[in-house]
Amino acid sequence: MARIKDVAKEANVSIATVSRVINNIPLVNEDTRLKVLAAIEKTGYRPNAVARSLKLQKSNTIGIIINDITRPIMTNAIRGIQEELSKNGYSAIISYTKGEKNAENEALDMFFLRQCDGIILIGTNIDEKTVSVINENKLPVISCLVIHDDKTLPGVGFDEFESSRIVTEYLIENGHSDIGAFMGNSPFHFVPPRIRGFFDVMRKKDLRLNENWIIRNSMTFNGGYECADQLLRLPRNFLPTAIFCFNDDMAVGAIKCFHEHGIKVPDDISVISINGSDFANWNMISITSLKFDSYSCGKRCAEIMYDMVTTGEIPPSVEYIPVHIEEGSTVKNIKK
Amino acid sequence: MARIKDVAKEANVSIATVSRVINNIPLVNEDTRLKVLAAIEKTGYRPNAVARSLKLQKSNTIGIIINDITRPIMTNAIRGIQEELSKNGYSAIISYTKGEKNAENEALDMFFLRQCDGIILIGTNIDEKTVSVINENKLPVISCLVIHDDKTLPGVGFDEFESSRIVTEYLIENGHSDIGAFMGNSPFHFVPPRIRGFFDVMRKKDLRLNENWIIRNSMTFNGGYECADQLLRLPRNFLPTAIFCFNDDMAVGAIKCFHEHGIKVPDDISVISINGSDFANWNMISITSLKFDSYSCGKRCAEIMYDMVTTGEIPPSVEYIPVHIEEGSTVKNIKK
DNA sequence: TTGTACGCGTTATCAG
DNA sequence: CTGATAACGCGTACAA
Repeated sequence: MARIKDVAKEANVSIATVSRVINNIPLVNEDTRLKVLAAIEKTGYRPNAVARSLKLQKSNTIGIIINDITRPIMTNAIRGIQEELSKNGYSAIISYTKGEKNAENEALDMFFLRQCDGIILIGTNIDEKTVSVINENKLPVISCLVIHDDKTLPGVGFDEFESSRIVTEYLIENGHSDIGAFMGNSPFHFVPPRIRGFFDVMRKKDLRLNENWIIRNSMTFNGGYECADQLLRLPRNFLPTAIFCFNDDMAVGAIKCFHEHGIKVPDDISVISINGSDFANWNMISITSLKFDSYSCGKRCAEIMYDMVTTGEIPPSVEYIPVHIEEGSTVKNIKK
Repeated sequence: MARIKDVAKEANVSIATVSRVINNIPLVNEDTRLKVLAAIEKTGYRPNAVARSLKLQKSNTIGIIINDITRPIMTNAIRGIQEELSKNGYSAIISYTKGEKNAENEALDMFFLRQCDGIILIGTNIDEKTVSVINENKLPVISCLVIHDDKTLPGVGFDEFESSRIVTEYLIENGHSDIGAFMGNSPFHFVPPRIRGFFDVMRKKDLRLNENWIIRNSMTFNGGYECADQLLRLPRNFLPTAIFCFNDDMAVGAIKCFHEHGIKVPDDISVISINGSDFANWNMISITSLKFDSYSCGKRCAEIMYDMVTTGEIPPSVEYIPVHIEEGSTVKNIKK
């Protein structure tokens, strides 16, 4: 690989001049500029990013911590981040941590060693200690998709509480009053506000909260399946008319279980979910769900991160992205 | 951030000694070793990976090019790669290229600038020119998931031809002889061998190939849906008894279309697919499909890459990972 | 066993 | 406008 020195020799100038040409510093004669350009072309020279990083104390690299890389919502966010970063000449170093503290710390350590200029957390559940570690190293951080409840961390995501309210109200608008919920039991930041949102609407509308209809389990396909299974132990005439699932996976699992028990969705029971990724539609029936654009969310995160690393300023707290209900065929209007 | 120099001063030794301690070079007195260790502890020193990279001409970084980051099969591979790499102190720089030549070239360029030690292509369709560019830069490359047909590139994947044969034979074993195929029309390396595998078995078993049953479309949910839609323009008594879909997405789309037209799977028509990711089961009915472990595939790729970067040797061509048919409930045994 | 000093490839400061 | 030259932080001959 040709070095700057080789170019200088080729062009009969000093390395300083070559450097000026490369970095578009205007104080250089047009003739010599062209000469240098030709030499660069001839030698096939490409500046060494590592050396540049060392000198500039800046790696143009952003560390990404993600704990579940397999969900479409996450990967779309990564996609948005990476595309936006690369526009500005930044690269993404990715680390999959499964939410394990240990792996998280190793990842952070690695990011510091590699002189990352900032850190993006995707859908992660990082605690205050970890955040303070990052802050000690004076690195900008931003959380993508998950907004920390205390808003202590800058982030781009959606308003969990409000979204949960929207979903619940949507069911009510469709004539439902006997509403159950399959809630996540994971210790994620976003679970509590979703729970509060649901309860908030139910109480304000004076609707009965039946504790048999509120079931917690893991936010997975199997979790949803088990919730439905548990619900179906109730006598058939004691079932709710609609179920609010905390995510797609649960909804799909629940629907499968209902189907196996001969309960028809949405004729016998309606189902709605949050987080509608594309595969909410990749089903024999499309799931009605609250959707948002996680690609844009990632993109916006990367934009803010770019601002942070270039200006050195921390933006004020939190940004919300819009959400909307995308109607599938799993919610029946039972208004008479 | 403390530098090696600070540690040296703190421990009253030279930076050379500190360096030796850090790198576990044995020629150092135990006493001074402890002294240095204490100084490292006290100063909170962490070696600067950028400076080290510059000096050693080695970044401990692997570039990953992926063109579709949203499919579970891909993300599981990434997961395997990243976990394995980080075991050996390597990091993954990821670049999402959508299969666009332009983006690919930019990504490669970036990898060279950043002095990546190797490049892993995930499910990508890179051509010979691109490979030769990589080879010029003397970087080890390996292809993950997709084996190049001419085996010109080292890779870990599965035998497309053989897999396609297995799927077709499975249908035949289940009594099917009127078999259709929804094939991908994408210009991917893996499409032709799958086509050949299907034809190979059909011919050897002397089964009729009905051109109305062989439909090509994009390998997506919509593609599968459209294939089924097209098939259903045939009179009902001219339909095949089974369909071989080239991937899950197509299968799910096809099943949805069949369902909407009142055609029951598997009673009226059987469906099988290749590439069974988990969400083949996240459906009201589980799809019978040929599965393989893309996580291990990624992991194995990373292992080989590690060997390549440490030994400098290129391994002999291609490794196959095992595949198996995972039975769901979309194939009916119609043997009498 | 330890220390000195050079170089990895850049950028930036200062003279000229 | 251009050219030496000193950093950036580290590893390693070579010398002691």
